Amino acid sequence: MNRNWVDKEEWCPADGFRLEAEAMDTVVNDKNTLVVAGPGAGKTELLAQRACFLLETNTCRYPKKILAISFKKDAADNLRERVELRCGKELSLRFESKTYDAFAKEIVDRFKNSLDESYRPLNNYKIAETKDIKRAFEIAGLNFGENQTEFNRVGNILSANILPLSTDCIAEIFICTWNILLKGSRNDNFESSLTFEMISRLAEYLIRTNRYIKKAIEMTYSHVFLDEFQDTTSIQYDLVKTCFFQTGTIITAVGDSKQRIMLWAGARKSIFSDFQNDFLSQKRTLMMNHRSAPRLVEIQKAMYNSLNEDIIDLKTNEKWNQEDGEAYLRLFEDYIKEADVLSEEIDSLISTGIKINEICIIVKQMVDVYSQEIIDKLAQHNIKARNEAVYQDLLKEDVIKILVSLFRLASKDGMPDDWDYIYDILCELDGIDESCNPQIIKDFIRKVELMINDTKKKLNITYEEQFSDLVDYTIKYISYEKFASKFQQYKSRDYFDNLVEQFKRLVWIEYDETKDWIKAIDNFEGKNSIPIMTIHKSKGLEYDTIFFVGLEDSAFWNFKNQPDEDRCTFFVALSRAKRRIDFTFSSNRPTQFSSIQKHDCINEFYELFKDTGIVKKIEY
DNA sequence: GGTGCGTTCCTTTTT
DNA sequence: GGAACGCACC
Repeated sequence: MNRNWVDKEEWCPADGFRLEAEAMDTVVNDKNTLVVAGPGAGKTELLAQRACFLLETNTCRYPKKILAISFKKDAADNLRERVELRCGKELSLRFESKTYDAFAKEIVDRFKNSLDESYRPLNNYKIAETKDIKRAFEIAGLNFGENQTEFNRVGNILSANILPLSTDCIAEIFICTWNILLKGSRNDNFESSLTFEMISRLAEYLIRTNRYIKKAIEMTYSHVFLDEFQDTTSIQYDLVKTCFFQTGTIITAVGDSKQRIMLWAGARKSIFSDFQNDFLSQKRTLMMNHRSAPRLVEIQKAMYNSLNEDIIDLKTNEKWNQEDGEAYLRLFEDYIKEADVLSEEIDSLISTGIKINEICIIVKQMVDVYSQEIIDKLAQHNIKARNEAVYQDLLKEDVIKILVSLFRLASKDGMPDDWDYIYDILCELDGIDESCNPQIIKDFIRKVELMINDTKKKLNITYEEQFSDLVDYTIKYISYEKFASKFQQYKSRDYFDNLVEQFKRLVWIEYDETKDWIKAIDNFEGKNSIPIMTIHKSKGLEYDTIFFVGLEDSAFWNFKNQPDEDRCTFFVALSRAKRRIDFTFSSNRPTQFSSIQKHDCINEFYELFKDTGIVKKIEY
């Protein structure tokens, strides 16, 4: 490799970023590290800068690589893009950013022939859905009927143990079910189907029992990043530990115990201390909150005590004045009045120049119940607001990203980002790279341009069916088979077709309303609407102003059972806001629970507001 | 048709 | 946690 590496002492953060001392030390040091970083501390940026340091100084020695593992696909994509932006395409080829499930599945798919026959899945195994697991249990002789709770309980046991399974640690029925899922059952017309948990267990087993594979992984990755570490499950931790325990690979784990809101979904409670003990890691605490205004940070700090967290002297970004930050608690008699007031507040925010997608409405649960009236009232002010969940899921899909970019290219000239993206992805799908004959590349570009031009000509549309045909034409041009071979998940034609159908339907709604393709695509992407989502979906995001609707007992129905986790959940909502946050309570709300609301159980949040003296209480 | 009992719903990601 | 629903029973 012909390249001048940067001297370690001379390296400085890319793009003029200034890092606080603890962050800078984390970026350049060579020890296993647990980074405790609160909201807005710049976790992604820290990891991106560390990747740049390791690659640019050749500390991650060529041709070794960095492995970054996240939970969600968009988080993994985001980090990869950030690193590419900071240190360029060439170096970032040695930065692999992927999800736990992708990492595990790649190992299983690549090495499954090394598994013992008894644990080797069939070549054409599929990803098991809930009904497949139920069916497998049935074939093994256990029937749940409609009892969901019992199924959840039993289903969790299925992958609770490391392989190989024996009757010493697990009942016979589970071993039998594993076998049915691994091998399918011809008599029962049941295909080989694996859950992601099973795939992780298989990957871990492969690495633990095959020293060549273990060595290969160890040799490939000199450095590993673990994102959102507080949410790591035991299955995921077992995999990481088997790969890198007592090896030369250096791990940087980044997380925040104050944002631990996935315990109910199986996150491992002792993960921070386990990691520190197993990997003899040092611990670093970041002191910056770049996101929130000083007065909002004061409220966040006031929660540290109830979150069992040491008070630290948090620093805010210098772009803020000390008196910046607003917080309101609005108490209503009924939800109609609440919707009136909120829509007027939002209207006046927008008229002061706050961008519409810098405002977010957050609820604890059941987006539609808590937000329908507000959506209707906002519509009367000509402001769009929408349940973001379905769009979040769609927009992270590669086929949707491709369609969005293609239609934007067809509707408007001079969209270089879209062109770069489409060119890269279509090259990949067509197996074209720089090593190809220049004429082939030239022809390829010409062909793509022709297709886009062709689409452009066909955009003059009156009926939904014409749009549907046009989308089909685009998919056909690329070819479904190419999608399916590049993206595993599209091997299920139903899944793929369903995504395309949703794209057609939702984009058409927008076009029908605006008669403008650019606006329709922008609207589809959410550039002109207020997103509404649950706290869990909002994790990792930030907005100028947050409206938290429904600070009520029935939204926190599980508070008595899991007060610590719900405090964290509240903290996550609170810490999404950059400049302003409004909480609302309504005595009257049409939920499936009680229609008369109280806040007795979560009074500590109301006390907290009072104690800080920052939150302005308004009764209507 | 009243009663009592049990169940359901409510926060999630991943190829 | 707590309303709402289905069901068996008298």
